[in-house]
Amino acid sequence: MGASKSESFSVEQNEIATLFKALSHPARIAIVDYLLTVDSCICGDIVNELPLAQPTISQHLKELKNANIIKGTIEGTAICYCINPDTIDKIENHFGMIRHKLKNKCC
Amino acid sequence: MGASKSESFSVEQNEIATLFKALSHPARIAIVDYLLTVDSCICGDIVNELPLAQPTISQHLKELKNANIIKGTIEGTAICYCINPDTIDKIENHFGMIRHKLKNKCC
DNA sequence: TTTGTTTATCGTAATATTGCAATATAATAA
DNA sequence: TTATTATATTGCAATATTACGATAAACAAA
Repeated sequence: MGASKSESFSVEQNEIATLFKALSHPARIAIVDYLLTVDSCICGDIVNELPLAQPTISQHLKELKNANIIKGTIEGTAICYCINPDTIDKIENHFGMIRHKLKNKCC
Repeated sequence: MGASKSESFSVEQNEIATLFKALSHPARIAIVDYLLTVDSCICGDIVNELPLAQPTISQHLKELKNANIIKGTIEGTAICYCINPDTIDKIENHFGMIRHKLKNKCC
């Protein structure tokens, strides 16, 4: 095989795995890092910042956007991308749940 | 190509991406979920719990272990796997940093 | 209109991941 | 010793991801 058996798992498990997958590549972490250091941001800035070709960065941005980790608004010719705080909340809540359940554990 | 250009990014960016990658598959999320619902845990339990073959689960456990998300201690013939709270801390701290930097943002 | 600027998409090669049957290993029990 | 039990490893096929050149699309400026 090779395809992951996602239908065997719950919707919640697939959703959170999809969020983590979007963050599972150093280029996408670097994009998020960069978005956090600048006030406004356009894709071109990222192309100059990272050692990857423009189509590659566009592809990574698309994956972050599909996962709702960033959102982009059109500003004339450019696109202003920024972090979506709601999705950050969602991931933080997941860890809050883990932390809560860990409290009652031996290890 | 196809190999990710990890050498182009910082050690920190690669480290956090590796943690997220370990959590980027629904089966591994399900394993973490299951470890949080039982007090002690052995691999065989997980094989009975998830709709995947034993070698597949063993492989997923190995990836979680390599990423330090779980740790396993030998208990006779079986292995007792449990969550590593230190790694959960590490990921939570990363989101703490994101949250902190988001505070000073427009969006 | 044409030109330039910015971002997206297509096509494809290289590489990585997923899943499992078969088999191996390690420890215990008989 | 020979089972038995629990987990790991090997090998391979199917699929997914990554990266980028070429090209397209969308829009502004001249």
